Amino acid sequence: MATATISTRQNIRLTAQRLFRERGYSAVGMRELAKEVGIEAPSIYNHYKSKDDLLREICFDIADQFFEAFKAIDPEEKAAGKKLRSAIKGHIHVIAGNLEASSVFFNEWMFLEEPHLAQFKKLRHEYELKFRDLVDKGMKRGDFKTMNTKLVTFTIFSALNATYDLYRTNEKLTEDEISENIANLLLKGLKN
Amino acid sequence: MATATISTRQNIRLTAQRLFRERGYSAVGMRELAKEVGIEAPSIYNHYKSKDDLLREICFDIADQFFEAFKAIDPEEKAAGKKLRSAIKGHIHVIAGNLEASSVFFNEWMFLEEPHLAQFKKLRHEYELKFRDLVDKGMKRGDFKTMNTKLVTFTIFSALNATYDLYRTNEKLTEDEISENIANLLLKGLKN
DNA sequence: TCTCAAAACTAACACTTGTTCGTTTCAAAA
DNA sequence: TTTTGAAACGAACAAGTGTTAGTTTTGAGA
Repeated sequence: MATATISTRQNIRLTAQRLFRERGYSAVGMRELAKEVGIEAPSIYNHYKSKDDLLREICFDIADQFFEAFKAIDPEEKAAGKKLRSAIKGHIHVIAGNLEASSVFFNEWMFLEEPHLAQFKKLRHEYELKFRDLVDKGMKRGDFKTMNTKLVTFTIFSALNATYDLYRTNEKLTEDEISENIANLLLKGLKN
Repeated sequence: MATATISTRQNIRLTAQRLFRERGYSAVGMRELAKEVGIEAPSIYNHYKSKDDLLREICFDIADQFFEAFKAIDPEEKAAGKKLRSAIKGHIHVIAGNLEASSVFFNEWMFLEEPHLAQFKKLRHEYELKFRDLVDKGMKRGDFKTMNTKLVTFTIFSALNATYDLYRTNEKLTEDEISENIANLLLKGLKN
């Protein structure tokens, strides 16, 4: 029986993710976080430089995962529909595997302090451009109907990024069910 | 020239909407809010009972507007597509007319205190059911393809509710452009 | 001009915020 | 058994939290 002993650092991280998601970054105090972990507030500083440092680790870890998922898309695939479907599935897969952290990523990033805030926005924009490029190429190839690219990409992200709180209320849905349904709906909407 | 003189109460409300949206409810202090209005913090309490009271007014005002918009849908219309399109347009219209307040509605409602928090959730659920019913009827009529109703409704809301920050980055888009595009995309995706 | 209520003010309370300091505890390496 | 560095601790700081009490200012109606 492999009893996974969790380090205090991991414990802090996981608890922070949960609390930040449940109550919001600025509403969660270091004392409350510490209490939930089972230590005193100052002890947290043996593992993290600051509250912001904690938020930063959470947000940038998720950012990395999104980029990694995108890299896994087959570069040989030409059909825009299949390519976008793959990107959508990868994106949702990251969310599904990090429900709490991704919720923090989406809703609490604004509390990042400079210079990390600017860095975060840049990464986010880069990632959005990758999707927009997929949509754009699909339209130029004639696979997708020609529409306002920015607006379409925005709508796709809106649908994908909200999936994290789909698990909370609808536990019965599996990741595949969710991503299949959403991908089908969006791709059919895009089709030429 | 009708120089619209704004009451202090309105001023507080509008400033609160802006600050709550920009920085988050719990990160905005009463002193900061007061300063932005041009008064001292205790003076706010001549107009609002508490910070929560302010949030409550903002959130429930938007809730009312969503319900009002829904009422305006032609009850004689039978085609599910047209009906849903009308609901989508009404929903987006409320957001477009209340960019800051609706952002607070979507992102800060969790800070409402009981019993208003429970009341808010109830209203929100009722409203979601109205949309879900539209989707459901459309499927049963054969206008829409049969899919997981909850999931589909959720996806629609995700797309609609994110429009508030579409204006921030893409000022050139008009409300009609936005709602037409999103409605077209979603309705085509739903079609049988 | 006087009145009176609405709305502004200053001062303060009780508590919480993130964080630092200096010390003690602890567990593994020597 | 001694050493050593990591990690825990209690106490404290300076600043900020929402809010109340009591007082003064303000401006419209009588």
